[in-house]
Amino acid sequence: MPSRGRPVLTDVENRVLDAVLECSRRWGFTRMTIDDIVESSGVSRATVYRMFPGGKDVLFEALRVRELAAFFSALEAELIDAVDLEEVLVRSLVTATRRLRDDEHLAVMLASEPGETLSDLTVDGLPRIIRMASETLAPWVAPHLDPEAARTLIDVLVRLTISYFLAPSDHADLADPERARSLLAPMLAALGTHQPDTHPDRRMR
Amino acid sequence: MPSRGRPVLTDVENRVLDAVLECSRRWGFTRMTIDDIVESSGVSRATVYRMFPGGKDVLFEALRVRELAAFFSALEAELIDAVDLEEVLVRSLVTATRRLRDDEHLAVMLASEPGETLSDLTVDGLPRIIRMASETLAPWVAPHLDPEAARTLIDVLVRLTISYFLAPSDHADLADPERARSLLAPMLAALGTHQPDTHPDRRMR
DNA sequence: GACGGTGAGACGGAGTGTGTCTTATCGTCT
DNA sequence: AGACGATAAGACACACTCCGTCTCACCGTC
Repeated sequence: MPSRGRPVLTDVENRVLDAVLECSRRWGFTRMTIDDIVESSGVSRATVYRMFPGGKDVLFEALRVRELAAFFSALEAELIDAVDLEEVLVRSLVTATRRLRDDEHLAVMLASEPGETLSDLTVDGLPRIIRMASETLAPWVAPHLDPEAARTLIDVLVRLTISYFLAPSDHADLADPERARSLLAPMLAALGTHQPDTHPDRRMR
Repeated sequence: MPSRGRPVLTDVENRVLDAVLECSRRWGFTRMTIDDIVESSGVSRATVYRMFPGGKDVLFEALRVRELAAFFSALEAELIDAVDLEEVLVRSLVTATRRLRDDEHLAVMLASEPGETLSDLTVDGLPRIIRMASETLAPWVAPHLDPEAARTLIDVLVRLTISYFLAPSDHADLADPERARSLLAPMLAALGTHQPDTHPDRRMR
């Protein structure tokens, strides 16, 4: 399920965004300057503005889009041999949670610019995250749920994943497949999905 | 062996330097501003300038002095029950190496401002480090070595400690007492020191 | 040889940080 | 109560940085 009509970035554009990544890791978004990106990328100032007219905001936005695409692309890769709905969702929760926790850049941004970063995860940027999650998971969920139910479920799961990432709880570590499963079970039951429980000992690798 | 006439900092001065520490950790030295320090310390701009006239450079310099003093004070605390010269030096090497490795602020500074930081560790700031090391260790070494030999030895050891910290080697992890000891042994032997002899085989001439 | 993409860097204007200064406030000492 | 020292708050002018645009030169491709 590749390319969804998303713009493919050129090598130079990727070099620029790599520089944005590095500079924002190093200086934070506020302190990062265009000249930092110019120097770090080796791309000229003129080119940066030609490719991303609008300055820092546009650059950072482009980086977010790229990282988000990479995030869900990696997530989808974990689903290839998921056998049923529950398995698809468990793996999604676990993979997403682990990737969020391992995301060094996100950690730095949360530390240095908590307001902006939290807003992007929980307010302004949330709709896009949910949309991308829906697009990514739709094909995997479609065989088991009607589109409306799927959207509703994914919406809930994205919100929970982010919330548990930001504020972990002893009661539900979503990086643990068993805990994720037990969080999901009642939801799936409530949806009235009846999955034949053919894999009593299934677990993630 | 406490206070060596070092200026004692007031509470407010310490609060300011704490803020410098925090801000330089967060923004790096270049990106840190006086206003950041003002906000982070809760001390007014006027007071900051009154206490540390000269701006960022002076503030950072004062922080370095404080941290250096704390470093050697902590080092000295490890020496209280060291029984002989070798023990004093091994503990010094081990403690210094470990503290350097655990120093989060130093790590951040090395990452974000390598040029300045390296210069402070290896060029501009090195004489001061060596001087403080000499002052700290002098009383502990004096019973075993004449002052000139002590200074020479400490000079070498400081340089080696810093070098191995900056560029670790498989051949000599100075955080490991045994490795530190084996690095020291030939040096002490060459000095012809006369220790209460716990190691009868280390003597050359 | 024309063309698209890029690097290098100049430029004015906007914005930010600096260092000083003044004034008001607070707590302490007499 | 009054005097004093220390500090907060913030205005101010100056300098510097950063921004966004622009021009020009260069290079590879068609």
